[in-house]
Amino acid sequence: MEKIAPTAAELDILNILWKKEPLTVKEIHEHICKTKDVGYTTTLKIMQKMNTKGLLRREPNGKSHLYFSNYAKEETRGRLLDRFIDSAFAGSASSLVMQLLGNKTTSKEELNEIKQIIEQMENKQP
Amino acid sequence: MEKIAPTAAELDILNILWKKEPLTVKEIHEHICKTKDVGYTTTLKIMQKMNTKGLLRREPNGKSHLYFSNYAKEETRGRLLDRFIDSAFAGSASSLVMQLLGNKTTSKEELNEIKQIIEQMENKQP
DNA sequence: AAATATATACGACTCTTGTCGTAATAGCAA
DNA sequence: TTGCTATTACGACAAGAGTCGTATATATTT
Repeated sequence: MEKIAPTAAELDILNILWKKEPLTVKEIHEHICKTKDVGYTTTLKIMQKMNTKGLLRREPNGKSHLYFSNYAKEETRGRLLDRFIDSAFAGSASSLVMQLLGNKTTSKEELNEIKQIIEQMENKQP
Repeated sequence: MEKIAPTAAELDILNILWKKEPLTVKEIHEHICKTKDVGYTTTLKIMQKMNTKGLLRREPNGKSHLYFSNYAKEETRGRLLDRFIDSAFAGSASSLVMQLLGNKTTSKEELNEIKQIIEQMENKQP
């Protein structure tokens, strides 16, 4: 199979695309440069590479292109998460959760959401 | 402050060191090459760079060196986790947990451990 | 049709990571 | 002391990521 391990810059683009698809390079770049000072051709080039790699596909649209993500958000994130747990948490998912719950930078809102998710799971299979 | 964002190869070394400290390059390398086919000088070089970067420190020990990790496991993992959530999960820790709980590759043992962790937290602050 | 603006294509360059070969050094053994 | 071996030090290299400048092509406007 494939590897599907997008880099940080590629994930910036994918996260935008997963919210609203398809988008042009221009539209993506307008999002990106809100938080990051980067040139238009940089975004373009990365998206072209992602297309070549198979991370994205595209369709002509007038004088520009519309880009679509080629892999579902869950699939990609799942794979990244596996890899991350292996390398950063020596393969222990529960260590990651402990870290997350003890992490001062995780907001209370996030913690509450997480608890709710767990409770829902408990209720589904008691 | 510092960045402290070890790479994959650096984390392989840190994960070994965090279990038992200090260790020599030789000892680390013996662990590493159980799972990865890599030359001795590669491990050495990475550890030397980590020392220069400040990720590790070392002490002379006979004709070799003893290496110590310079940052606590939790601190490093916390920082990596923050960064990972930002880039791979668009900043949403709860999305990560959902992904983790729905992930087919997460073992039942891990899932049970995670549930127990949650339950313990619930009991501490009801 | 020509000029202008917009988008893409392409190539180049820097930095970092991971890799290793080879050289130098230091301790031990004969 | 001389030679052997283990360890470190150093330099080099390929691959990939991210960056951008400039050239080409395409569409729109005048």
